[in-house]
Amino acid sequence: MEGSAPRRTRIQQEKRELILEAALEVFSANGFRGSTIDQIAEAAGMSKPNLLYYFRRKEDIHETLMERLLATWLAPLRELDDIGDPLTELRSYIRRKLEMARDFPRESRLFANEILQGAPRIMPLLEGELKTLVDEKAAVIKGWMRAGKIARTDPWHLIFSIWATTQHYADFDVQVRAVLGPNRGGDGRFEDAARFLEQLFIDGLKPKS
Amino acid sequence: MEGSAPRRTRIQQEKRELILEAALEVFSANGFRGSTIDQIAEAAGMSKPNLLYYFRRKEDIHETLMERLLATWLAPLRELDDIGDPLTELRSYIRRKLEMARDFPRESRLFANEILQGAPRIMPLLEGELKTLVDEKAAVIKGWMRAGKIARTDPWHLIFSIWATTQHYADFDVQVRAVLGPNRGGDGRFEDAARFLEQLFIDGLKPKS
DNA sequence: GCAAATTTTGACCGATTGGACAAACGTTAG
DNA sequence: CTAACGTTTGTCCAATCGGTCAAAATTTGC
Repeated sequence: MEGSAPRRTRIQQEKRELILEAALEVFSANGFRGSTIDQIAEAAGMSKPNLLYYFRRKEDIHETLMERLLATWLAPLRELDDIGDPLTELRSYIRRKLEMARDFPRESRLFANEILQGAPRIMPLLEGELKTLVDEKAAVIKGWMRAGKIARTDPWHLIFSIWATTQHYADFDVQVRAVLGPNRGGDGRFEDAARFLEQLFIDGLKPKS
Repeated sequence: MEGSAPRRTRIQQEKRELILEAALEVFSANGFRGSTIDQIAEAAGMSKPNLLYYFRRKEDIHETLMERLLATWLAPLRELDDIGDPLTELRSYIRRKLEMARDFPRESRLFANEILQGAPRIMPLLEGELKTLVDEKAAVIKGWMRAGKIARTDPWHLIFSIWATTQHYADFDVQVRAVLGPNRGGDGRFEDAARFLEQLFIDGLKPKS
């Protein structure tokens, strides 16, 4: 990827982390164009020129953030294992994805923002790394279907639906909370969602007897 | 809503429509802050001051667009009818929502953008009109469940899942196409999605015998 | 302790932005 | 024809933006 080792000092490492954390907060809330370097600098507790000493361009921050996040974001799907019990594997995949929506909503929104704008900065990753991974896992799921372990469907659209339903609770959080209201929209909403999604996907995928 | 009738000339009506169409294109692709009045003006084929003659502020365009779209956007849910056969009603609701994702992706992305940024401009609508409508339809669905017409689940999360899965094909279109590749990502992807979603939701909601 | 290297800051710059404004242009009714 | 009204444009402005730069402050290696 990069030509040579960056070779950073202790301060550089710390400050870069601080900036990336602040940038995640700001970018995920306002989008790339909607965020200013000043906002990020303030959130990171430093001046704008100081921030620009660590990242020379605004886009560099975004790029670094995206590269890092993609790995953790795809981790749950990577763990989907050919060897385990199909329904158990899918159940824990859905649960992990929902937990990520709950625990890392900013990361989810950052990606959603990027995709919504046409993924100008990560298109190669989608067509490369992501497609490869999904195709691979779709093949695994197809294998389960052929073996009669789960009902037959389209594995790709199954994966899309799991993404859509789980990430919905991060990306559309304000809408979910507004509709559920103060009572049902509290902390319990993720457990309700987990129960619902398990019923929807797992019961729906049990092989027809 | 508004104090008095706007009383517009023919030219005003036409040009306002032109601007709103252009603004939908630009806003949905770049978000509110990412879009400039110049871009909208150019897309509408007029100069910036000319555009500002019809809408005095950038936010007025966005606001008008949102108000108009919300009605059409919620129309499918409004049509969900207490009287019809439950599974048929739900099936056609899902189909209509998916058709909207296919035929009006810009509208979908405009809303997604707004919600992602925390819905600063339409929060009252979410907590008012939208919540009322969803609560009402959730009650209808609950009635069907009590009558044993469909399997028991959480109606609110069922609605969220239908929103999430269908709108995913508009909002995350570039990702869907990138993952499916040139062959399966063509025009047929919506029919594949329709088949999958019908199986997922309708089969999954059939009452347990 | 001190010199070199690193980090931080204030001042500044050109480009872009949303919007104001008056003058020019077009349209229409009497 | 013309006066009143509606429409369009060029010019301008203040604010904000991403980014530069040199000087000051600090840290680090010896």
